[in-house]
Amino acid sequence: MSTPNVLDELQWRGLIAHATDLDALRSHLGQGSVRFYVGFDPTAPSLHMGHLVQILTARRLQQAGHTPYALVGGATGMIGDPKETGERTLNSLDTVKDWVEKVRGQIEPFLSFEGANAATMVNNYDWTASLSVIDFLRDIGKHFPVNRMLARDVVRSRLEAGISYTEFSYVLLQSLDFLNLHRDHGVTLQFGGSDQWGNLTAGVDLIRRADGERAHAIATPLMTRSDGTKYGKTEGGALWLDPEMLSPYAFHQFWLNVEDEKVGELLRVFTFLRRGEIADLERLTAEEPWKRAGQKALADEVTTLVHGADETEQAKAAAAALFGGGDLHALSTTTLAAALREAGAASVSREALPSIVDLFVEAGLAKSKGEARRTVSEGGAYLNNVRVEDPDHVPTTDDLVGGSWLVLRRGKKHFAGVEAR
RNA sequence: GGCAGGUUGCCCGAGCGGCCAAUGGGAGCGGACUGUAAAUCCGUCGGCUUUGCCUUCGAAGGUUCGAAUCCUUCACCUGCCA
Repeated sequence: MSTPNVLDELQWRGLIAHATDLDALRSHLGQGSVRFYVGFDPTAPSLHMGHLVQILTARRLQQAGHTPYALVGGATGMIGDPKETGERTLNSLDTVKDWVEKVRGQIEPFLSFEGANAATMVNNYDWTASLSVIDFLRDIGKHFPVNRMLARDVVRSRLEAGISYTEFSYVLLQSLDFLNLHRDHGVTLQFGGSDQWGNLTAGVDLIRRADGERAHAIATPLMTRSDGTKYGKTEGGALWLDPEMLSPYAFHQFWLNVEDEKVGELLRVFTFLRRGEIADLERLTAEEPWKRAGQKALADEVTTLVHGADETEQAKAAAAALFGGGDLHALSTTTLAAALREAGAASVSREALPSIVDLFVEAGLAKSKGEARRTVSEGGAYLNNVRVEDPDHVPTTDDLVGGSWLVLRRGKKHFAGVEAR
């Protein structure tokens, strides 16, 4: 799907929070396949929702005929991008190398490595590790006025609390990446999250100062809830893309629970549905919000992109079984067991079934017995969809659904299963 | 280097010898209302073998029947002076 100008598409999807020069960029993108890059620092063993915006944006640009360079920050990950809350803890080389491989593996499925505009994976460790300090300070450092570096928002916010020279220098490395990719591969566009804007423009400046050439930058917006707080948090933490860190079921549930006001925006950013389809879904969400057509489409689309169609079907089936409101005993054992494994399951001995409080802790629905006890006293604890009011209640083998399962629920929407063996 | 002030539970922030596991706000969690939404209201919010016990108020010592609260030393932060 080659659009006349992909920039219009990105703007319509709300993906451009800042850009260096929109008119110049538009004509640049209209003149053929532009080589662009986007970087990911390995700061955790998995990428999350925020990175997904970048990955999908890269895919959109590639689909429009442009050529992606996906960069993993083997070098920048060793240094750490300054953040407002404080100094980062340095990770060991082994850790960073491990995470680089994981991150790389998460990006690759989204891009095409074949054809005229095949994607390329690069690692900035390759050109940074052997760089001499003298060369770095003379060739790169000379182009960075410290007074300008001090004026950046992130740096300024850290001057009181303190910032190490290490983090202060981060922007030089990222700018060097852009310069190198520009020189060696003809890359002329970098994009990243809006919190990266300073780093993006620094790279554009460096290319101009060092080589006298023009480059472009785009910043995508930070995803926020309607109350302004950051998106992408679940009970367990970030919205990780790694199924080991966040089950496809939990991932699917996150999107399904998105607020009505945000459905349209999220559909534009996180799916490849076309304008007409999104317009229909927005209309349905406004007219019949209780049907949550937008949320369902969003959850299915994004989960399929990240985890595949099979996992999506299983997540949906699990949700249907658990939230169906029907009699649990009416479900087939296979369906029930699959649903509970999706939601999270533990196993106990059927010889001595633990009390409801212990079961909640065992199944991960409560962090401590105190919390489990509290949940019971608050009326938020359910066994097989029946509220339990006695924290010392001990289920019997008669309670086992399908012969071996106990269905636990906390509050309205947190399910877990316990298998009695 | 000198003087003054600070360091409290996930975050912000009270407390200034016993009634303190520690006021209040935010986040989180549960309930009501709903649509597995938002808003609102109510409750809850260190751990445990839970009418009690244990571990917390920057760190380590000390005074006292008893300390988050007093004293000493150390670490870090802030302000004023040099």
